Amino acid sequence: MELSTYLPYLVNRVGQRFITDITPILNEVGVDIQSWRVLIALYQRGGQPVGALSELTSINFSTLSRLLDRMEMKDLVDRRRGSDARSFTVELTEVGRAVTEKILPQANALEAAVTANFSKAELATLRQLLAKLYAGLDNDKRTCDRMVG
Amino acid sequence: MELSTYLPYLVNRVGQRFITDITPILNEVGVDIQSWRVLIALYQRGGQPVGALSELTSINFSTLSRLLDRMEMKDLVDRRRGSDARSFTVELTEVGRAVTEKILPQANALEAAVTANFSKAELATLRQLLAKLYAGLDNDKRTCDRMVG
DNA sequence: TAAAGATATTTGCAATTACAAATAATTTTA
DNA sequence: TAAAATTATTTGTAATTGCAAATATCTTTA
Repeated sequence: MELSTYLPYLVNRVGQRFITDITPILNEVGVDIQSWRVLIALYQRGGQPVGALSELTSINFSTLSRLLDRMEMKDLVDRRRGSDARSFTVELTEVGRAVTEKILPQANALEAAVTANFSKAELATLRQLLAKLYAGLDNDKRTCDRMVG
Repeated sequence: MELSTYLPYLVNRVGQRFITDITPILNEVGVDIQSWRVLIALYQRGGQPVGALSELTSINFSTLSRLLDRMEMKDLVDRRRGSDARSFTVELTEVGRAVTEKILPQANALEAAVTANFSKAELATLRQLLAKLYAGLDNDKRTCDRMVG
């Protein structure tokens, strides 16, 4: 195994760099990276129960619960009881939507800059392969669960 | 912008899943994900000053400094002064090497399982595109630095 | 060659994080 | 239909995190 071809290494490095690059943009409006993940997820997919939002953002359950407390205090989101009274539906507030729409063009510009020397085909391939990789991880997870359970 | 095609989203999701999947393997030998990053980096690249190791693992400087304290207490690594007395060279101990070699086959098996339905060509393409993406982020970073500085 | 400036790393501190246990509400089972 | 099992979320707690300031060592400059 060579470090520079090890997929978790390659992915982590790119992921961390995305964070480093977007952070100053987020700081300008007083938002952190985790909150940003929640904001785009809700903006794109609409109100979600906490569990679904955790899945969607890859943020740990209890971490998310407390993150939502903070976001609620800043009036970025609100929680309202769902039809099933165990679950809450988390939604963007007006403020949350406005903040998201303020960040979004800059985030898009960043992605455009980063992928400037990618062809359309390359970009499509990259996205497709990342999705396939995720699916493979999913299979693997199920395999593990079967072995344990 | 659609969430499921947003690169930071795709990358973060895969990265988090890698962490989730390797964690139980690491727990068996009492190692956490950040320590594992340090272990493979040192195993593959040999002794490094803290700064270079931070770059190599994408772990924040001060976080790494304290992580190394803990790893040193567990006798996984040691720090010795470099030729330049400001810097320390961090190296694997015998124990560190042994632990790494214990984890490595399982990590390899995991990667093999995850990429089972990738062709050789697809894998090569994925690695190459991730490297190219990182390079793009690098360019972008330099652009930002220029704008600020 | 002493002072000023750079470089490498550590530490103070306040905040975030994740595991596991607790709470709250619903569904199943006997 | 009451007890047991399941599902959704929160909270206790101890540990990790990252920013900014501090320390410690070199390097340059006047």
